Amino acid sequence: MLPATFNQLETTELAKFLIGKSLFRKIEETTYCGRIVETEAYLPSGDSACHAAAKRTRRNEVMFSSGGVAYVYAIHAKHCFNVVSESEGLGSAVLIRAAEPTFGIEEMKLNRKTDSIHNLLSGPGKLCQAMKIDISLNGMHLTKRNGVWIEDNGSKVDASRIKITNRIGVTSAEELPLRFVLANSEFASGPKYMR
DNA sequence: CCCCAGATTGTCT
DNA sequence: GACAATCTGGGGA
Repeated sequence: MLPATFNQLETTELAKFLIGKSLFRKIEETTYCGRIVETEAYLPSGDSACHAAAKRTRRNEVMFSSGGVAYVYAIHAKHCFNVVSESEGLGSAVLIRAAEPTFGIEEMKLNRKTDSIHNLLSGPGKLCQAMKIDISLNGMHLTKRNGVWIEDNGSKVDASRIKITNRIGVTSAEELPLRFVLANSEFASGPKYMR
């Protein structure tokens, strides 16, 4: 499991820290797993693209929790999965955008209605559909092997292998270089986006 | 209620 | 590369 202190990292540090970690999801005796290859940081201040930037609402409430819980929201009729960062009351999170499928691959293919391993977890909405992540997981703690959690498999990703680009899809807000991608990963979102 | 933007994706040219 | 489908939450009346 991740150390209990991982949630105390600053948001951009957490976004980089999560690259290479394993995201697990267990539902109805099926376990899914993917190695995270792409994240984005949404900062607690000075970031108009962050859902928590304006004020606390029913949707963004869990973003103000102490870090280490799931923030799941729906957009464009799809779900997105985030890890809440920093300390209580700030309002920030890291969006998990893509992962390399490592376990439960056949079930993910069924959930995504595709045979392509490159089309299972290569986008925030795809990842949630493949792993059956929905709003019911909002607010769940990620440090217990229960429903959804994150583990460190021990293989450390060197900072030099993480590529930084602008965030994707942020339209009516300031664009910032807060997207982190495992360099040259064939499992990142795209292929039109830089890897 | 009603309106509409949006941290997306699939399809078509 | 362009564009429409899809739907929930937030804000205004």
